[in-house]
Amino acid sequence: MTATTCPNNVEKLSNAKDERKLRKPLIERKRRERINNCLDQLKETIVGAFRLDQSKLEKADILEMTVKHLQNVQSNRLMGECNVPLGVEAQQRYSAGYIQCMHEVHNLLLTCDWMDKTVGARLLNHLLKSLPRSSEDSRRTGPPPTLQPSQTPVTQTAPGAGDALPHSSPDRICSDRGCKVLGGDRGPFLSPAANPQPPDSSGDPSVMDHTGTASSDVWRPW
DNA sequence: TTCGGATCGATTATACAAAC
DNA sequence: GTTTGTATAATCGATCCGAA
Repeated sequence: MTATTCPNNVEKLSNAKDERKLRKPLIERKRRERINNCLDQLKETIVGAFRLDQSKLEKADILEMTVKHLQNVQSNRLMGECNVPLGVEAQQRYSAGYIQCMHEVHNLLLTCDWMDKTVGARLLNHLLKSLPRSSEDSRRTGPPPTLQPSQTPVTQTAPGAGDALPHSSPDRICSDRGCKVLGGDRGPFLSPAANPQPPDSSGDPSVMDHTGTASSDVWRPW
């Protein structure tokens, strides 16, 4: 290396460094674009699977829902191996929606001071008797209980309904709210005091049971 | 071992919505 | 209208890792 070439080399070196310096933001931006593109693809998949409002999903939600979705896929695959008929899940989903409607009716009745409590109890009893139940539940638990006018129906869980759903079905997540899972909040219509059942010990603690009772993770609406 | 590209983590800037 | 909180993008230094 000669004294005359040295400055050129230094210049080339610094140019190369400068070039890298200039290129780095672009590379970094490309990288972020790749990440965001993949997140968008995931979002489309998740929105389709959970039928959620696309505009209300942030990146962390997308990742969370993706994890849930993959867990669902895995569990569904396992259920398929156990020869669970496909109609069962649809039946369970219907039951879950029915129960949620019952709770809504009950909440409405609570706000109607002018309503005769006997009439309200009769209505809820009727709904309870008409509760769609799987044949397996019927065999196991017998007929649904009858409410007395003085009882608070919402504290009662429909028989067989607590385990009526697979713990991580995408449709159930969708029907529960159109909401997402996060720790700390409470379900849409039941307070812990109003629903003193023990937490579901048989399944995934991160999934809420159909009554809206949260275990560790809770669906929050938005 | 050195170099260069890729990636990560921390920090800052910006935009936006909700609460007041 | 202002403040506050949150999400996202951008930037930058540090680190990792494969190729020469």
